[in-house]
Amino acid sequence: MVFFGRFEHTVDLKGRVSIPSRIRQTLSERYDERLIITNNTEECLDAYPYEEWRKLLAEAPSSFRSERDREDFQRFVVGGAMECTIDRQGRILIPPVLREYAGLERDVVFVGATNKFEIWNKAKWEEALKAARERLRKAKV
Amino acid sequence: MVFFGRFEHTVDLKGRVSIPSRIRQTLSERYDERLIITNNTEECLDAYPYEEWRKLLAEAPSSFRSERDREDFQRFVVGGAMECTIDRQGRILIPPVLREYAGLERDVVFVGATNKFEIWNKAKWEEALKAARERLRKAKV
DNA sequence: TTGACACAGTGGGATAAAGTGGGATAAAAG
DNA sequence: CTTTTATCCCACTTTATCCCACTGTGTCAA
Repeated sequence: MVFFGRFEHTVDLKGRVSIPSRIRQTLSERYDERLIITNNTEECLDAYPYEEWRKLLAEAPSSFRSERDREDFQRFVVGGAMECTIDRQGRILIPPVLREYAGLERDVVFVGATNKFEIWNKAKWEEALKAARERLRKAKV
Repeated sequence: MVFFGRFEHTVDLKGRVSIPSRIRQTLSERYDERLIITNNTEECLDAYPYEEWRKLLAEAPSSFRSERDREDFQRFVVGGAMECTIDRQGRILIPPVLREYAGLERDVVFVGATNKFEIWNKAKWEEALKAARERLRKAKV
């Protein structure tokens, strides 16, 4: 397991946000400084170390079952992807289009997810977590 | 059986709590010092020795019946997981996001559960215990 | 019975690290 | 050429971590 854990941070007026230090540590130990950020279908953002992004691009085509799938992936995932660099304070500037897509205004949540991490608007995250919890509880019965 | 028993402790103003010495003993005899703490769907926390956590991650995928299951597990369990180190006083600092999720303010209960142990808000624990007792009694009829 | 000791749990100060805000400069866009 | 946006750097605040100390309980021997 690589990325895990949950961290609450805030986006400042310039659109910058600190990457949690645990995540930065993982990045510097196992990857290089390049970070690719793109849309996730759940109204949040996915952040991939460059190496994981490369793997995703290589493996994705095998799951396409139609030309439509391929096109959707191209437009939504590839088209949404931006490379972000981490500054000396450990922050990234989230590109306006992505910030807007995920509704990142002030309170955001970083969520580790193995080979990537997600960036959520806090309110949206809380809903998603609650929904996930309820589905998991029901599955126990 | 590895972890068992129930222990009542208190969280201090800095969010720290002592690990019961019986549990610490078990940890030092059978595992290493790494402890992974994460969300449990019952509004409490699960604490796994690293080795047990690793097994959980390896075995979980076999129970996924959909991409949704996998995502819920990722977000709820992996996304909630934090590695905590035990300090020289035998305490851990429970990360704020987890403390908040489980409502851990002052009185907490540690409950041994074989390959992991749970950490509960005391009031919630008492309710859960009562509910468990009633279900067990009904099951006899 | 009682005092010495060991150990578990708790509280709090000092220091280090992480996160945040804002001004100054550089680059890009209109 | 002006205005906006991005980048760099400094400074402040908050949080985490380390270390020391106090308290209560149980054990053992005098």
